[in-house]
Amino acid sequence: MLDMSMFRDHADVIRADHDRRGLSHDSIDEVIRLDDEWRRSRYDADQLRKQRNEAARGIAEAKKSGDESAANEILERVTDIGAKIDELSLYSDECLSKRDSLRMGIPNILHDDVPVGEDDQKNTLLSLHGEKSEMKFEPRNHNDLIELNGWVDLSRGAKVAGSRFYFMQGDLARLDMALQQYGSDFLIERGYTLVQPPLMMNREAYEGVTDLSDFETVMYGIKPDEYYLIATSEHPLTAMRMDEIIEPSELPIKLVGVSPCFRREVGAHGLSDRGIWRVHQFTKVEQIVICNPDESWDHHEDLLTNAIDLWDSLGLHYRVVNICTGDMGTVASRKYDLEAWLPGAGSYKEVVSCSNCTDYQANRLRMRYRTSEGNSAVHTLNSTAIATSRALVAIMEQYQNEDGTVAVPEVLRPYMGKEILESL
RNA sequence: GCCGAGGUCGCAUAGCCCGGUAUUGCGCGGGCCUGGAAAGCCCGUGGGAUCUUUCCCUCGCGAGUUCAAAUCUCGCCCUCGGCGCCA
Repeated sequence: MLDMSMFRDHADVIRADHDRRGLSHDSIDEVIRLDDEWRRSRYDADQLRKQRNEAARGIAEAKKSGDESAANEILERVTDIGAKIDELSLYSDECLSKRDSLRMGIPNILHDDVPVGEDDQKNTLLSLHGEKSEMKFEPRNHNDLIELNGWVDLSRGAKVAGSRFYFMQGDLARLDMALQQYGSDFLIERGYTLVQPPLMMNREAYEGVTDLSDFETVMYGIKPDEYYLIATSEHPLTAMRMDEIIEPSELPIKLVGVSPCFRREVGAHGLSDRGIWRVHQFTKVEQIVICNPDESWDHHEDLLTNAIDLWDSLGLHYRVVNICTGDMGTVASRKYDLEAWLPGAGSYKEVVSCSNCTDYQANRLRMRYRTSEGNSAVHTLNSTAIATSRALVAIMEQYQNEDGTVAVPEVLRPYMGKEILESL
């Protein structure tokens, strides 16, 4: 959520941002109008409250000195003031809540270097890492590999839960655990604190970290309790300091979260999504930074560097892209993706997403740090380290052999105790 | 789940019984003092509006009673202690 001062003093910046995104200015104008209306009615109500408080003080004074008639006289003058205040307050509260629910839907201001474009076709290539391995055979896609080796039981997953649920078993399940262990060790080594978050969050905390439309398309709601299963540990880890004022000496806060992630994936269909590429539940190792606003762009580069070093160490071929305006979403100001090469699919596909959300989440979460000029919003950043299901797909497709076996990446062998994954 | 005690400004604390301007300490920031510092002293330290001077809101959340609620009443949430259940 953008700070109100942006709308009052720099509305031109928001308008220019909407132009880059191809959005109309209607909701900006409406926020400004409602703000104006709120301030006006709020001021009027405050003046009435002032009268009421003065009268209340007068009554207290009169009663203290035993002058009942003076007290009654004041009382008579202000009998209907309460009703007037209620009426005005109701209106101003309405303006305020309309203003803010509209404001929640207005996206973050994009960084200047975000390329303009309608969809992911316009994302720009930043760098290439590793090399396409020479395969003297027709590479299988991961869906064929899991079937051939018996590592994933999709049909029984569908039976006991639903489509896109699965049982992962044998050496692939072990490799999943090895990736979690390796990924978190890698970041602990770099000064991140390992955190296991709650896997459900309440509505208020959740609204602080995500786009409202995600409640319909992404998150599972838990009834009868008003809980939501987390779609990523980014959400609880970022919301962790909600409603807090953080001492500057505590910054930057660097966390590595490991958790299952739950996603409804409403509207996602198609052949390209077979197997475990797009599923309702997977495990993810996530990096989080909460920092001073002056440092967030440096931390953004650091998060990307961590992801790059980690994926390089796995010996995988991938590319880094700069996400364009149309592919950006509401919360991030700038986002890099890592896209791994999938020989079986013959394409690069998203495995890591690295975002600087600037003060957008912090404003919603009322998450501030102390400065000599008062309290001001921190910046929040997040980046995938390893989403295990997708890393597994990349490993299976890039490390596959002609006979359908799959080699274990060098750095994971100590965790696995073997060089080749065994089939079931 | 049951019983009991609690939730007050960054932290700690007073006020609640008996309704009438949110107390004090610590921490932090600024100033005075000093060759410099410590100590000491003074001011500031939740959010918002504003005609720049003042005002309004804020005592876990919500509703009610009242001219007036941190204070009284009701409901809910959370924390701590005890009991029960339990990996």
